[in-house]
Amino acid sequence: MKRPKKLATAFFQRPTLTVARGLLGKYLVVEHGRETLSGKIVETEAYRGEDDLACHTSKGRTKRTETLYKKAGTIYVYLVYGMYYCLNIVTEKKDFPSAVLIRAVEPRGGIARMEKNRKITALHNLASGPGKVCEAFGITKRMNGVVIPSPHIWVEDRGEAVKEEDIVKAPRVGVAYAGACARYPWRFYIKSNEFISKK
DNA sequence: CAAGAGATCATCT
DNA sequence: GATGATCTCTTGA
Repeated sequence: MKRPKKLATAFFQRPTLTVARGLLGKYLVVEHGRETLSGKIVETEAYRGEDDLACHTSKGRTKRTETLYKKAGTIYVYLVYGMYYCLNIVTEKKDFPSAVLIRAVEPRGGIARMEKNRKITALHNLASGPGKVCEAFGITKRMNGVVIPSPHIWVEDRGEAVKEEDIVKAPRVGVAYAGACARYPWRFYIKSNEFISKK
């Protein structure tokens, strides 16, 4: 394996769709107590600007969405459906509110800890969904607003490039309310990977 | 295996 | 007062 390289502002301060595709094959790493949890990002979604009706900022700047207006590389965590957290990384220029949602991760390091956090042992079910990723990695609202790379959470490149033809594009999940935006193919995942959230 | 419903609460109207 | 960028369990074919 190549020496891992931590991704910083320059990587995230680009078009959101580019970042969403680029994150596939990169590794999410979280220092959880004394343990290091890691896994390969295999599924993402792009949420871009106030004109994207599926993006939280489509209703403008509010207390919750304030984080999305911060600089690229800022972590945006919010509570969905009253029970689960979702992990996003802010993209583009400051004040252009956009982010990439990390929807699924293939567990690699600290699997025993993830099993405890999730209270299950099925590997393919540990982090195959945005709520599951946060539960497995112990990510909560406390992380909201943190800028990566930080000592507790970062994303690194281990030299595993994903070929363009291995990237599947699809409509985003759970945004039927977003009118025409609901059909944008802004969900990306690695073809025939077993750890994505749904086929 | 697919479909449906319930859990649960911060945020916004 | 309504509504989710979800997950799990139950039901029934």
